Amino acid sequence: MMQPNQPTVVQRRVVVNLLDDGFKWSKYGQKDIVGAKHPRGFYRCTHRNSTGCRATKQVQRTDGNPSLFNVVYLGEHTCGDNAASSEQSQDKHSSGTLAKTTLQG
DNA sequence: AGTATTTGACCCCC
DNA sequence: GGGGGTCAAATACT
Repeated sequence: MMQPNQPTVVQRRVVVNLLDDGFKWSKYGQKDIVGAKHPRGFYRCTHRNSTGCRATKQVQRTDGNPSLFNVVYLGEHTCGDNAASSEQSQDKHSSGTLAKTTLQG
């Protein structure tokens, strides 16, 4: 499965960008939010049980722009030197609640 | 075989 | 009671 020619791969590529924007996230749940047009995905740090990173991330599609992903960071990252050490420098300021919009068109 | 991912159910808070 | 959030088990892919 998964042919290297499917458009799904392209979309997945973008999703991975949101999931791997600085840390490693694993999807641990998905719920349909009342009032929202699309379900919300819940992600948690892959090293939550290794580095004690209690940081969680919420990814929800905006109502007006189905191509716009609203990424919200909750909690504090304690694995700032053990998990993904690539682009985290630009997003390590996740202390508390953060709202960020990414993926356009 | 291992890990990551998916769906459902349960729990908590307002 | 409703909504939101988290955990657990099962499944799929590498």
